[in-house]
Amino acid sequence: MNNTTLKRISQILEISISTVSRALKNHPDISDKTKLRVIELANAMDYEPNANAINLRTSNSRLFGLIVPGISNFFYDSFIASVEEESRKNNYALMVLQSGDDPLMELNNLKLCRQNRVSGLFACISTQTTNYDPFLKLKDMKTPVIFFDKVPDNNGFNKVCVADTASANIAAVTLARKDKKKILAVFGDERLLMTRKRLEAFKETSAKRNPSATITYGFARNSQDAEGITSTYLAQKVDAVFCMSDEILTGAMRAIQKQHLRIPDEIGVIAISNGFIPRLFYPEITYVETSGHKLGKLAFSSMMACLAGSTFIQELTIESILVEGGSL
Amino acid sequence: MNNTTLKRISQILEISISTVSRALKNHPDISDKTKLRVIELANAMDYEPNANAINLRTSNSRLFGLIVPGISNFFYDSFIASVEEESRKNNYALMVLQSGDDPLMELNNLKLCRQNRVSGLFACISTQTTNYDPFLKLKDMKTPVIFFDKVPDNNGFNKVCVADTASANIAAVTLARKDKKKILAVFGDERLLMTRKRLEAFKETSAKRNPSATITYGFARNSQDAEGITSTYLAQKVDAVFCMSDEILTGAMRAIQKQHLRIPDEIGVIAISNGFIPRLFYPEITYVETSGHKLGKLAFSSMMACLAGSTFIQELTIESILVEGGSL
DNA sequence: AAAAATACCGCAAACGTTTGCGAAATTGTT
DNA sequence: AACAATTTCGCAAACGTTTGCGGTATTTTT
Repeated sequence: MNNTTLKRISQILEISISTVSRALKNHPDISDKTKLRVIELANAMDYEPNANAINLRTSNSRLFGLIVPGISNFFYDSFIASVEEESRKNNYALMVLQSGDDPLMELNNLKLCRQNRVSGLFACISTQTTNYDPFLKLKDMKTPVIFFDKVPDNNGFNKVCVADTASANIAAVTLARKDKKKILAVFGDERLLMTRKRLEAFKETSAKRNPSATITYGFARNSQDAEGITSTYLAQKVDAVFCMSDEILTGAMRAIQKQHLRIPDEIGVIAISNGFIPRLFYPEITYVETSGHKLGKLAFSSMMACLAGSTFIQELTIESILVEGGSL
Repeated sequence: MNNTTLKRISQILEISISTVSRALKNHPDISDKTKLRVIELANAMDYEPNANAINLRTSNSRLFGLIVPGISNFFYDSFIASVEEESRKNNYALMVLQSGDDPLMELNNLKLCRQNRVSGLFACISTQTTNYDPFLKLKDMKTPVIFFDKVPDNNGFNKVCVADTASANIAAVTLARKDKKKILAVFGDERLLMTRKRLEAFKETSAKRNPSATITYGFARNSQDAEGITSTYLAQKVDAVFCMSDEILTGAMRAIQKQHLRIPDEIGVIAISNGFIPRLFYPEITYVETSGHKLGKLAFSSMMACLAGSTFIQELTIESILVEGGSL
């Protein structure tokens, strides 16, 4: 522990603690002469204010909590990176907690956040979370909670999401535009609101804009699943495959490569992705961008708005854009 | 902020603060009857101890700091995930800070760690860090510092690393075993100790075990660089390409796919990697494993040893194993 | 030169805990 | 019934800050 405190400095300089405190904060009550003496000694003694004492006294931790299923993830890592960067720029620290997609762990993490009196919480709920009371408790304590990506169904929460509907629409429209008629569409876990939204939009838009197409739907809980599903349906002469997420895409690509299908001649590929995986291949995979980075910035600004006193509950989304690779 | 405190509970129950405190800690001095009353009320009032007050009083923050160039990274994300998991299991929280590979930001982050009185620090230094005094200050304050991945040259620090020498050796030996004679070896930033170690080992072992091979060396500062370098040298009929890291590998793979070279028939590929990227392709890329996950666990146990009082300075490495894909 | 204004600084309480020590109440021992 | 031992609890200080308020010096005003 750092042993130099205000008290120590005050004793050496034979002045009061309050004077030292004020001198270091450039308070007008203190003369330039003493300010100088204090600052000099403080530097020499490597003084660092004790954040815990400050937080206790001011009840402002300048610490954000962030709960996420897992850090090591195509999307979340860049989201976290973005939030961390913004936090740091605004003099906040970030406490990152993983739930492992386990509601119990999520509860534990929430408790930790409360104990640390976080100034705000960024939360991505687990697949099976249904009870939002613990989150409400935080809100009752005037601690803003910004949900991101995987968010509660109900209203009354601040949420930031990728535009599920819009991005699925774009994908469907693009497939229609490229005249794909036999499509395999692979989605994620159906329990997720995100999945249901993307599925519904994709279906609806395809029906409208690509009525003559026959679409096969698959649901995968992970990358392996996706590979299996893709392998199976690839046999029956598919035009193109749509992947709802990066995780799905990795599985689908493995299947495609295994069967030595040439992209885009023999099969087209389109995904919803943050762009990292698509660029790993040649031709690059065409994707509808969902940037974790952008989402992070949005979440952060939403947090700042809340902290500034806005009680307006909003559900924000980032716009989706099509990034054309050569895979369609 | 959570408004229920020990004082509040004590007032309602008309007992002293100390009794409440002890009751909640199951202290033997307190009767079962009062314990019950206290615990019940505490639960009803959603009491959560104020971590700041506890830290202040006990000067033990149960918070680790982690400084890393960037979270969004092939390797670091899994390292962080691993450290976070272990920390949580041991009732520590983790404060994650990005330096952006900028020494100045690194300093700022260090300051934050000191202000928050972290119980320990995991640090991956920036490429250009040469002054380790700020880290020494932490050590002087009896705060353990565990360097990981990118570590200082000098001795006297606790370090955990992937086995640079061993992994490069394995790669070189494997290339020899597969009888590759015209090799392109792409490395990263030469300023990094890691790069120099891998380079040296690769050179030396290749000379011994594969003396008849001609090896071209390339140095890339990023993925794009790697793609460029690979493209250039691919023209002159190369047997195989060795990639020092995942970042290099992604660039190299783009070049290879662009030129429509078939792996492994027309070109062999081997990399040092944590395994995620290699498995994205088919055939899967053969790689020498450097697991961020394992390294995280090692770093954590090293931290725990330090906290338990071990003053023994050690430089640990995780073993390297060859994971054969079909790319050689 | 007295009064008023200003510059500079210290006192003390408060934030929410933990913990050594002592005290009162209860029980057990002869 | 007197004493000792035990159970159960409260007092108060401490951790390192911040901050309202009041108090001396010093300077300015009249």
